[in-house]
Order: sequence, then C-alpha cells, then structure tokens
Amino acid sequence: MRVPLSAEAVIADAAALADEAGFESVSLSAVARRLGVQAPSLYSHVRDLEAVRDGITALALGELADLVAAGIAGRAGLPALQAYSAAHRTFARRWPGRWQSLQRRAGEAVVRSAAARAVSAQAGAVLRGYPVPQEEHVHAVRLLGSTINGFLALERTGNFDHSSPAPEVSWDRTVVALDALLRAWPENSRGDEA
Amino acid sequence: MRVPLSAEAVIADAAALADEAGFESVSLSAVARRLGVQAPSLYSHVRDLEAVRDGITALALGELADLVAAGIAGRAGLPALQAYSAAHRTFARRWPGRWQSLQRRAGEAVVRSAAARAVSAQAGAVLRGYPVPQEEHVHAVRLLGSTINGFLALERTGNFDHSSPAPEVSWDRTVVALDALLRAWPENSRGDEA
DNA sequence: ACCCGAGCCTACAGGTAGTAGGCGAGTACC
DNA sequence: GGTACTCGCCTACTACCTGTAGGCTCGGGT
Repeated sequence: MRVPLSAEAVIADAAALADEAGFESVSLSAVARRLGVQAPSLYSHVRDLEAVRDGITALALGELADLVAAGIAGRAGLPALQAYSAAHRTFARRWPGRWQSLQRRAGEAVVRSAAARAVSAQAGAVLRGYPVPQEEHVHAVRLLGSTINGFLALERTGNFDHSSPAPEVSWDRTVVALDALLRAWPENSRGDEA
Repeated sequence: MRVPLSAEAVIADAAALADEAGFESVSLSAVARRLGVQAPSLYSHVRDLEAVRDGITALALGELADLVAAGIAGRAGLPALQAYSAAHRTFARRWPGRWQSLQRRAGEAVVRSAAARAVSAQAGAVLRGYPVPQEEHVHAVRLLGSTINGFLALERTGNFDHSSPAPEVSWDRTVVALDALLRAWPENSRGDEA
C-alpha cells in the first residue's frame, strides 16, 4: 500500500472530513472513500464509528490544549484571559469539525486523558491572575467555560446572524466583562452569602 | 385509525422520543413504530426528517417561551434574572430532547417564527431592570444567552461530573455573578473604551 | 348508491454500520 | 530456497435508515 493505514491515519482523515463537512457527516464509508479503501477495511484499525468520534475528540483536545498553552504562557490577568479566549475562538473557527467534536459526551478514556485535564487546568491557570479564592476556583472555571463555549456555540449555530453588530464586537465586550467579573469576584461572593 | 395522524401528532411524538432517547435518535422509522404505522405513511404529513426536526425545534421554542414568560412576569432585577435562568434550566432538564433541538441551526421558517422572536425578546425584558443602555442591549443579551446556554450544555455533556461541588451550587453563583455584571455594566463599558 | 380522494399500505432504490470469511503479499523459520 | 503463518484489505452479506412510486381501501359528499 502506498500509504499504509493505521488508527491515527483514519482518525486524522476523519478529523479533516469533520472540518470540511461537519462532525455529523463523519461516517466510516466517507472516510474509507477518502482513503481509497473499502469501508470494512477500517475495522482492522478502529473498533467502530464511536471510536473514530472519540478519536477526533481526543485529537482536538490535544490540539486545543497546545494552542491555549502557547497563548497564555507568560501572561497574567486580562492579557491571559484574552489569550485564553482567543485561542478557543481561533480553534473553533479554524477547525469547526474538531471543535464540534468537543461539544458532546465523550468516552471515558477521552475524559480521563491528559489533554482533557490540561484544558481544564488552563482555565485554573488563568484565574491565578485574579483574586478568586482557591475554594471558589471551580465555580469560576465553570463560569468561564460556560460563557466562552456558549458564545462560540451560539455564534456557530447562527443565533447572532439576525442582529447587529457583528459577533466580534460582543465577543470583546464579553471577555472584558468576564475580566471585570473576576476582578470583583470577592465582593460578589460576599454579597452572595448575605 | 384510532388516532388519526397529523403533522402535529407526528411532531409531538417525535419530541417525546427525543426526550426519551436523545434528539439524535429521532428517526422517522422510530416515530412510525411508536405511532403504529409504516414509515412511508409519515410522508403524507411531514416533508422529510429535517422538517420533523424543525418541528420539534419550533415546538420547543414555543414551550420555552411560555415557561420563561410565566417566570419573569411581574419580576424585575435579580428575581427576574433568576426566574429567566431557572426557566431555561428547568426546561433543559425536564425536556432534554426538546432542549437539544434548540442547540442547532434550524430552518429559516423556525428562525423567523414568533416563538423565536419571543425568546430573544424575553432576555431584553430582563435587562430592563438593569442600567444597561439600550444600544448595549445586544451585547448583554448575547452574554446572557452564552452563559446560560453554555452552562446547560456543559452540564448536559458531563463536563462538571468529575469535579465537586454539584453543578447547582455553581449555577446559583453564576446567576448572581451575571446580576452583578449587569448592575455594574456602565462602569465596565466605560473602562472598555478607555 | 356511487364515485372520489385522503391516507395508509407494499415494494423498492440507495446509503450506512458492522460481521464473516477469503485471499494475497510479506515474513519468519526451517 | 521453500513452506507456512500472519496481517491487512477484499467481497459478500445482514440489518436499518431515508425517501419515492404506486396500489388499495374506506369514508364522505353528491
């Protein structure tokens, strides 16, 4: 064979297909066509379709972690937050299919992977530049993830298409708002317990 | 036929199936089985599978709008925000399949529907209790939607399963944080332009 | 009473997931 | 150098899904 097949090759091709045609269009038949083999041949390398999907998710997690790591290195506070957000948004726009693969319940192996831990640890790292007490980090991380991911999801499904201005403007506003929120975190917690 | 079929009956059944088995499991075959007819018979009532999906989305939008409307009526400020958020979360938990149907790009007819407009107008209504200038409403509405939807999405895909405490705690914190953010909105905008 | 049409049916074409088993090419070992 | 083994891709097949074509039946209107 010119290009010997392997699990990695199958998953890399499936990821490319996801970016081109959407994660939901990833089928073993389509991947096999692209690789120039018959569909059943793929089962020598991957267990089933779900394994390919999980493979894309794992691949995407690793790439996202690298991109975010490069962005937040050596930054703190607002610049770190901006880099963190920008990395997520860049990833979502550049590799839409891979990003879609993250918006689903993945297999246990993927969830426990180093890349998955890395991504959530990075949100915590950004918080180091803010006065958020350690025991509240979970909440702040969840809030950060919710807003950033939520924005990208709404943008991608066209929720912002029928109002102006362009999403970019709201995006910058949103990041600044998150910064303000994190800077004022102690006061809000205090107010919360009152 | 005991229960004469209609487009509404097909879509109602499909929505029930979505809640039970997940939106992605909605197939015309499965709906036909549940209704006790053969699959091709459904094509007399609905154009194709995509029309059924759009039907579920439209149905869900209407139900969500009603639920939110009941919650925010007669409330302002934090209570309104809490009711608004709670309505969304209640909806997502009670009718998971219908909620999933909202997390996708829907057909033009659905996007333009009265229910769709109502849902986005409700976010604007909540903002009336906050000092957010009219020309900034878009940004605030987008932020609100991103965070609330994003949280529910992450919760649903199990992102919060491997950390404590329970998502409920973070949810309350998140809503309070949004309240603080909206109350302090003018300052942040000012800081943004500086 | 009769005709007509709405609505469900069977039959079928095309596409996808996944299994079973064959076959050929490279390899290791005698 | 020959034999036998193994691995990877193949063909063939089952089961299930979407969507189309065309037939049959029953109930309502004239």
